[in-house]
Amino acid sequence: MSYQDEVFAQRERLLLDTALELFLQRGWESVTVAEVAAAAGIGKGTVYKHFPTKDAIYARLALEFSRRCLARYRAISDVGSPLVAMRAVIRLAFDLMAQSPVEVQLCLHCERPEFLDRLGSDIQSEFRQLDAEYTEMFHQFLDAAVSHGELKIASVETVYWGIEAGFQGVMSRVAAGGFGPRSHTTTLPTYFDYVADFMIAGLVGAPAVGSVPHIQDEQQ
Amino acid sequence: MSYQDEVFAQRERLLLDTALELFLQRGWESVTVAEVAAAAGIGKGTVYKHFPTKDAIYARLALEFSRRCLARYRAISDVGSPLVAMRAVIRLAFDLMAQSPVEVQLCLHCERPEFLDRLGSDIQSEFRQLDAEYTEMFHQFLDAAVSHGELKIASVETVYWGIEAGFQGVMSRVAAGGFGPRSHTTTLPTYFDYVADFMIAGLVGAPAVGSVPHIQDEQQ
DNA sequence: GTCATATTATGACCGCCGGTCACAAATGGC
DNA sequence: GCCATTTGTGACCGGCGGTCATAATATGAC
Repeated sequence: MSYQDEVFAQRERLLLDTALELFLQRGWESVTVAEVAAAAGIGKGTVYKHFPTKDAIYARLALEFSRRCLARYRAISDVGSPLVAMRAVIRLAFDLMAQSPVEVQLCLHCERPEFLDRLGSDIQSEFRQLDAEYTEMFHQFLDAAVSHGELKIASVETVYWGIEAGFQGVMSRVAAGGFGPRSHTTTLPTYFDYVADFMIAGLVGAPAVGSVPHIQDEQQ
Repeated sequence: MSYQDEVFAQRERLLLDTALELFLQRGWESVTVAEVAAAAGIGKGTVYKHFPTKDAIYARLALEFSRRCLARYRAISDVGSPLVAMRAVIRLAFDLMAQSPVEVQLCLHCERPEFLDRLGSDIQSEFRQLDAEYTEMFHQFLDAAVSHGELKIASVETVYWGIEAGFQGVMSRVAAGGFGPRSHTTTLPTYFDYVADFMIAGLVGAPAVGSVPHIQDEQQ
């Protein structure tokens, strides 16, 4: 029984690796379950003994990537002062994304609520859990930076979402395949530095709230 | 001939409106071409006289939304100083997104290069054109802010991408249906204000480059 | 008004894909 | 070695996007 489980687990890994390999070669959208099964030397029906749905394969790969990244962040999150460490984590995140654009695409695909709703509640809670860990990590950074005197902001919440938005924005850009048809005046690494700097600048300059008067939007 | 063209154009509008209506009711993913045709009281084959592909319908709706937004931005872009106007535009953008999350989802869907590649080159260039107009608008804002003395930055390019990332990030969040399962400590409008303020703070505090030392990433 | 011709609309049809399931193959206890 | 049970399989299904021969309709000469 234990041996059988071993074989089963190995086959699951093989399936995931094969799927990711095919996603890299052709776009992940156009790869079919039958192709993955054939490439792994496995019958199509067997795939469904491991994953209830094709979407579940996407979800597993996205979760694994996201967790792998999180581990990397934690490994370096005690470097220097909170703000320095936070910038290092952000910058590392961008580099990791650039190395695996396909997985970033999968993550964005899996984040969508219509996608999540179709998944089993167990996988849903895995996503929620990971999301909570990310949220907590950045909140800890920000709290530490405040108590360290690096940041002088009224509330961490006012800047957290700016960070999150910048993060998501870079994910979108990487997933979209860099700069596409745009002017190639900028390379990906310098783009990363620009955005990372911008995020830090947004933190440091945060009390700017109110320094620029707000125009109230008067649409219907 | 002119009358026939009129009828044809009206039917196209009807198709687009009906499609969007269905996308709102059920998710846009699960709506089929046959359903749209039936809801519009039109044969399925006729749909393909107007649009070569289902994706082309997505593209048209995304383009229309994007253009409609751009017109709104331009209508208010001369309010106050460059930075004030820019914040107003950003804030209006967020509000418009919140009003039409489905269209934001479509925009994100259509931005993906694998999607664009499948489209006709004419529609591709429409997307490129719009993208260029957005880029130009924000560059003009930034240039004006610099020459107005509101911003003291070495190069507009160093902050542009930070703005763009924040923008994309909010699009992702709105498309993802607000805050989903997260703590509802924040409402959408205050979230918008947080991010808009953060972006302005990132601009104002921009010379912060170098103020926080960078940690070089030493992965493989 | 009528009929021949050109144009436009249609839904039966095709290929393909995700997912199922009756059956085949393999495993393991005796 | 034999049977019971578990595990693997690919033919099959429903439904989708997209096509096309044909039906329906508009056009225009007389």
